[in-house]
Amino acid sequence: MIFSSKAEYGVRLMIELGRQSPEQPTSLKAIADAEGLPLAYLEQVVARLRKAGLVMSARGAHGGYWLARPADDIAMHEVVQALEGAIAPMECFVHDHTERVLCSHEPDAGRGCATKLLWTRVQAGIVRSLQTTTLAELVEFSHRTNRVPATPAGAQAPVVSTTAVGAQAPAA
Amino acid sequence: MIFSSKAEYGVRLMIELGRQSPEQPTSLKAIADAEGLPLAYLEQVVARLRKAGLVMSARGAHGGYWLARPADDIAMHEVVQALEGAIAPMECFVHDHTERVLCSHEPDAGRGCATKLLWTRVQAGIVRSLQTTTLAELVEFSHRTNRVPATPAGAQAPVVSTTAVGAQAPAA
DNA sequence: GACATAACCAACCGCAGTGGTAGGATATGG
DNA sequence: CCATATCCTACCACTGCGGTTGGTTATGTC
Repeated sequence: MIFSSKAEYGVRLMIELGRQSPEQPTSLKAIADAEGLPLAYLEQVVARLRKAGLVMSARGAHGGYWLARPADDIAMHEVVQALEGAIAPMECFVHDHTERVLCSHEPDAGRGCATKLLWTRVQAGIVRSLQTTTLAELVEFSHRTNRVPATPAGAQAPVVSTTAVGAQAPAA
Repeated sequence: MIFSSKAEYGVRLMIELGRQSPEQPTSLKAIADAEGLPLAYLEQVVARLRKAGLVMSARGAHGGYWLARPADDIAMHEVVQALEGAIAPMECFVHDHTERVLCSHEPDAGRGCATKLLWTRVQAGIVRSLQTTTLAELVEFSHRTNRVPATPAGAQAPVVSTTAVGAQAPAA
């Protein structure tokens, strides 16, 4: 797995906040109830978003959270990074020195180590996809799809899921 | 961390095999010594590559491993998938049904869930970067950067990368 | 001022996966 | 027969993840 549930919960939380008007704060409990997530755990998640300056908060009765900036000014890269830390495909990307034999990568950005060239490309692919998606986009998407369709949505689209990427090698 | 050390070790192993001539098999021990990796653990790693049909093997004395196909015909996506399993940004991508409350994603390829839209894009970014990189590219890269001066004249290099491999075999 | 609400904070804990070891069984060349 | 080397299974210490517990502060309302 690439991202932990912190990212899933945190992104959902941000989308929820994006759906609300920024005038009045939304309590965590409301979000936890709406999404069916454990409140106490959400507290830890939202703490990361707050420390990253992505949401603001008000304590006390009728307190809660709201977006620090308009949703179309928030790239998902910021959100995911606040929740998961820096995007590192491989161990040596986070401690790129002082590491044991696992990694002989030199801190020269891909030169000198063929595997680091690969991981650098992977990282770039991830970051680009996260940079080019804004929170507003996801909020707008959730508006379209969350309205209960009275019309019978054509259940099976011709474009089938891409979730199974290729064939699974490890069989029996 | 996105990828575990299995991926790092496995990719290095594949690069090593790509550097060798495919006529004669290379023993795991030679690779383990060259890269400074635990032999017993490498066995588990290479087993995955073998089961995926990426390398072939010969048992017994003078046995070893070699690439099943030419290096320019092996996309790194195949290698990484054999080592790490399917690329799944989020839990629900691997068990996209029968899952608990964590994920309310419906199996409809991104429709109905804004977060899944995001994860699908991330997955696509990763897969694209892995698909467009071939093993031959990494092998060629390692040739350029790992080129050890054939003349031992100025052989005073203090800490030459531990990835200095094949050139270190005049003893045989 | 009491009280409910709700953000904030710091431990703690079970569980599963990672990284690696141990010890062998099997096949092959000399 | 023996050294080499693949192949296979079980085992284990450690870490991080997902989550809970139990508070403390701060703030609106009655």
